[in-house]
Amino acid sequence: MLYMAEQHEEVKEKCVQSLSKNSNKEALEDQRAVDGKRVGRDPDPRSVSLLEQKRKVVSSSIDVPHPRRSEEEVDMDKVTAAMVLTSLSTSPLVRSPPVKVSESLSGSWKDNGSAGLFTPSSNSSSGGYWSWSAPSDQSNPSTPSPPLSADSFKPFRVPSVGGVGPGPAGPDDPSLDEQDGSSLLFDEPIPRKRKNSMKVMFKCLWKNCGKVLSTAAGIQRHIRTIHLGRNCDSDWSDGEEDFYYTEIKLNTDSVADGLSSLSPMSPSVLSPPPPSLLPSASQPSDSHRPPQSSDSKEPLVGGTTQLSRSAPSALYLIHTDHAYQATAPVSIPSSSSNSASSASTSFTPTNSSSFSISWQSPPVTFTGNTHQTPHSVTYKPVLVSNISCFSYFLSRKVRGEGKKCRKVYGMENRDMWCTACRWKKACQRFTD
DNA sequence: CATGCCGGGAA
DNA sequence: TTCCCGGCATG
Repeated sequence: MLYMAEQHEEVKEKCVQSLSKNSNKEALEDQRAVDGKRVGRDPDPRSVSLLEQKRKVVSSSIDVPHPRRSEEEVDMDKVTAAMVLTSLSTSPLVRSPPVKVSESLSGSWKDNGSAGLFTPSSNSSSGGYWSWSAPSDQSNPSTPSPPLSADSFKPFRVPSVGGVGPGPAGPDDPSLDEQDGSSLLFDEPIPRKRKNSMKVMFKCLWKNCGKVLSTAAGIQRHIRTIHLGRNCDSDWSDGEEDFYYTEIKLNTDSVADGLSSLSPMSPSVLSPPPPSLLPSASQPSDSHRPPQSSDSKEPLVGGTTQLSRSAPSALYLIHTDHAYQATAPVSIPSSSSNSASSASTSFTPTNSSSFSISWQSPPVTFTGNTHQTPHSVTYKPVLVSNISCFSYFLSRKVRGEGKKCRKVYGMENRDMWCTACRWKKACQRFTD
């Protein structure tokens, strides 16, 4: 803890950065920002508020709204989902993290790790690697199990990374640890690993329809049947559909980013909340990807249950932004609570209550002054989003209550002050 | 405005 | 290192 104070400044920065990244959109800008930051960073915590606001406004680089959805679409989605999964499994390097496809795939990603693609730099704390690569907790890659939650989270958070962190985290608090590690990465920003993280999707350009599908065929079919009113059963196409959809490239990173930001870090404890976001991770292969697109909206608002399901892998559910805002709180991980549950798919609505509890409690624990008022949903995400932030707030010295030399002895007796006080440093004599 | 201190900088 | 101080944050 003490050292935290010392490094609190760093943490501060980190927080700011991470905060700034909470939005998907920003995720895109992330790298840029990061780069910029490396040169000149924004030390000012005050910016947080701005960032926060900004973040709210932002998001939705891609909308995936679609009111309607036919059964057919559903099927299609299934297919799509399958494809997506396939692709994911194929390129573990990029996807595995965020998606954490499944344990089954664990092998693949594991290999990855072993491959040492991202061997952490020797730099101790600052290892310029992605934490997600898991050097840290995956140190025992051999055992994917524990990680389950941890893993999932990791990948996600990676992107959010932003700062440099004080490496040391209380041994007792792994979450912090992880976080720090990841945060340090700075140097090897996301790009490195994710270069291939682009995912191609097809978005329907039809007015008021933002449907996004992962396959051209799918989108064409969608257009044909939904918009052109053609008989769906026939695959026949005159190619006209081509005019109504566009190919879009999604940066899975960004998505992950957004998610990551949400998902706090406690690896060990993803618990319920994550479900909403990470569920995909926790829920192995079967999570339905496709649906997500359509479901997307619902989740946003609230159905935790729904959320957990749809949100899963929604790689392109970018506007999960809002979603997570709401859910994020849940994700607060720190609490150990039901982390275990993450593994299972079951997040019944009933649990929702438990959720909130779990996530809330943590904050409560720490927040000295942070108000964990239920209504201030917006805050939570923020706080939660980055543990370091927590730590920051926690560690942040808020003017020692106790009187310090200056006050005790007064300016006139300055010579009686402890040296620290004389030097305008933290008082050593009357420590709080 | 008074305090407490961080981040820098000069000696 | 030691000693100071600008300047920010907080109350």
